[in-house]
Formats: sequence, structure tokens, C-alpha cells
Amino acid sequence: MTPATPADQRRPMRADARRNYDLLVAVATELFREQGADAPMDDIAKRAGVGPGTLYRHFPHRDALLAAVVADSIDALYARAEELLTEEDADEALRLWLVAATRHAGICRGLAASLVSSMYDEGSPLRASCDRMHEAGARLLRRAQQEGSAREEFDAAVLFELVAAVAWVAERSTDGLASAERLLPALSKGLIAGR
Amino acid sequence: MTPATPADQRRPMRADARRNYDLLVAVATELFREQGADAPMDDIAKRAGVGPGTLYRHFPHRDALLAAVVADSIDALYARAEELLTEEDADEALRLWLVAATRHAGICRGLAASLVSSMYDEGSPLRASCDRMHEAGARLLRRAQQEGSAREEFDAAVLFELVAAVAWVAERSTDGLASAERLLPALSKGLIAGR
DNA sequence: ATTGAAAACGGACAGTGTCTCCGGTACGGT
DNA sequence: ACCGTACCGGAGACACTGTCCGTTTTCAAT
Repeated sequence: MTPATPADQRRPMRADARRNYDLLVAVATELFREQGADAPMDDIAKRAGVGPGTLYRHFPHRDALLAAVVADSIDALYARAEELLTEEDADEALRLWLVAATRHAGICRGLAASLVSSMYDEGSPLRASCDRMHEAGARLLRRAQQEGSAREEFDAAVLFELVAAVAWVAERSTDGLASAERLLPALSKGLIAGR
Repeated sequence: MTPATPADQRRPMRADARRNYDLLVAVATELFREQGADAPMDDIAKRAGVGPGTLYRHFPHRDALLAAVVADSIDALYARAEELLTEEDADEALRLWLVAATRHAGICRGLAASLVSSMYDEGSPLRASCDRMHEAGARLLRRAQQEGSAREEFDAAVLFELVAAVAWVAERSTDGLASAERLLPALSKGLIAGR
């Protein structure tokens, strides 16, 4: 699969457009990681050496750009879920995926917030990513409820929200990921009844 | 105790200053509740009928204003904790306080974020409120660990972060508090081992 | 190779919000 | 009533977002 592509078009993109598109995604990835998902759009355009007009034509909103930036790693997370579905211990598989998902949402400061927002926004460009995470979590949770000892009363939406919440806390604590790793056990123990 | 007061000064505030101070807190309370904790500062000044200069002299940062606004309800939350310390069932007391704390953090959109930030920021004006909540939670948690069946491995910091996280999710879900009430059980079950 | 229409470029700009500076005002002690 | 001082509040510098539109580039047809 070619890397992130704008909505399919019968006519291929013009060469200069394609070049700028790819360049912008690369620069945004860099800047989001450095400064968080609220890095100034103008700075992204500037660093890519294009005008703001060009940036906004390719990505009308910040979320459109963010979606292009995280698409790859969402794919990886989805693949990880499929891999974990073959793990014998269903509870452990769920636990491991929660860790992976939290780590993913920590790619850049502000991502968790955008993902949660997109969950309630039908038209968000991040919606596709959100749905993929949602589905990946749902499959692991369902199996853990049937084969393992995950409590019946929770669903994938709760799972998603809790992961986002933990990632969000981790974003703003000084000790970063360490904080997430203290919180996740509390969460896992709530979801999964002791054996 | 007189309501929220600026840092004690030997000289009492001048009458006009005092009037503006109180007015600003009242207006901010109103606007934060309506529009969230990121309501434009200029709007607050405008609605209070003062210039932005006046607002910023009394409250140099948004957090200083926010701190004055939430001080009272933090006191109430602290009092609630003391009350719950007399409840027979230590686990149930903790659970009830978590609900109260989550509800408190939901006073206005954006408050949870500011509270968590202040937890890692020595100089934040919200720090005092943060510490009070922290301490209230710590006492209830300690008792639930000794007399009830709260797990030993968690501490008040985790408690605080989890409450903030749940409140944060609730802020941005369309179904608001209902969402928090779906999430809290997962959290409680993680903190408190089944009997 | 030339050409011309469509597509893309990118700078200027309007709108919004934050925060500061400073000339003028009004308070309150004497 | 006076005067020094603390306070007031508007003007404006600065930052970011997103749009508009005249200019430039590309590429396919000739």
C-alpha cells in the first residue's frame, strides 16, 4: 500500500501537488512530535517552505493533517490486535493491547483529545482511525469476556475512552509514560475480574 | 472565612479594587460555567464592565482566576471527605467520594486539565486546591486500604489522576455525566478488590 | 517543441484572542 | 480640601487561524 494518500481521485495528483502533500505530512509528523498536536499550522507550512494556502488546500482542518500523520501507526495498532487474537490467554492479550494502545495515543501531546472528539463527530477525518481502534479493542474485549474473565458490563466504547483518558494524563505528567504505566493496572483490574 | 481573597496584604484593598475583584470572580464563575474554562478573558472583562488591564492586574494568569472561582467548591469537596470518613463502610466511602470528586471536576469544561497541570507545577495558583483534593482523597484511600479492601499498590496521586481522567472524558462526550457514570465503576473495581 | 487551460502556489489579509503599557482617574489619609 | 498613590481601562503589539485571489507551474494535446 502506498503511504497516506488523499481521498482517491481518478486523475492522479499533479507532481508538484504530490510532492508538497508528502512533504507536509513529513514535516507535520516531525513538528507534532516536537511540539504537540497544536503546533502552529503556519510553522508547518513555513518549515515545509510552502504558503499557508497550500497547506490548507491539502488539509482543510488540523484534524485532516493529524489523520494523515497517524494513519500508519493506527494500522500498526490494528495489526497488533489481530496478532494478539492468536495469543492463548485472552485476558493477557487484552492487557497487552491496552498498553500498546496507550503508547500509541502518546505519540504526540493532544492526540488523545482529538481522537476522543472524533468519536463523537461523524464527519471528522480522524473518525476512520477512531473506528479502527474501536473495532480492534472490541474484538479483544469480546474474546476476553467469552474465554477469559473480563467483566460483561463494559463495552468497547468504555475501553476506548479509558485508554484515551490514561494517555491524556500521561501527556501532561512530568514523568510521561511512567505515569501511564502506574494507571493502566488500576484500569485493567477494573475491567478484568481476578481469577 | 471571607470568600476568596487575594494574597493577604497588610493594607486592605482599596474599595474600588475590592469591588472589581469580587465582580470579576462572580462574572468569571458565570462565564466559565457557560463556555468552559477557556472562555475569552476579554469577554470576562467586558461583561464585568472593566478593561482587560484591570482583569490582568488582579489575575495575572487564567489559572489565578480559575483558582479563585473554584476555591469554594474545593472546600465543599474537602468537607465532604471529612464527612465520609465517619461512614462505616470504608470502601463505600471511597466510592462515594470518587463520584463527588468527578462531579466537582465537571463544574466547567477544561477544569480537569488545569487541575492536573497544577499537580506538576509547583507555582500554579491552583496548586493549593489540587493539594487539598489530593489530601482528602489520600485519607479516604488510606482508610479503605486499612479497614476495607482497597488494593495496597495505589496511592493518592493515582486516585487524583484517575478522577481527572474520567472527568476529562465526561467533558467531551456528548452524554456528559452519563459517560462518567459508566467509567467510574470500572475504575472503582480496579481500585477496590472484590470482597 | 509549443501552447493553453486547469491545477496548484503562496502571500496578503481579516478575524479572534492574549497580554502589556501608560496617560488619566479616583480613592482615602492628613 | 488637598495630594500622593493605587487603580483604572483603552490602545495596541503580538500570535494563530483560515480565506481569497492574482500569479505561476504542470502536463497533455498538437
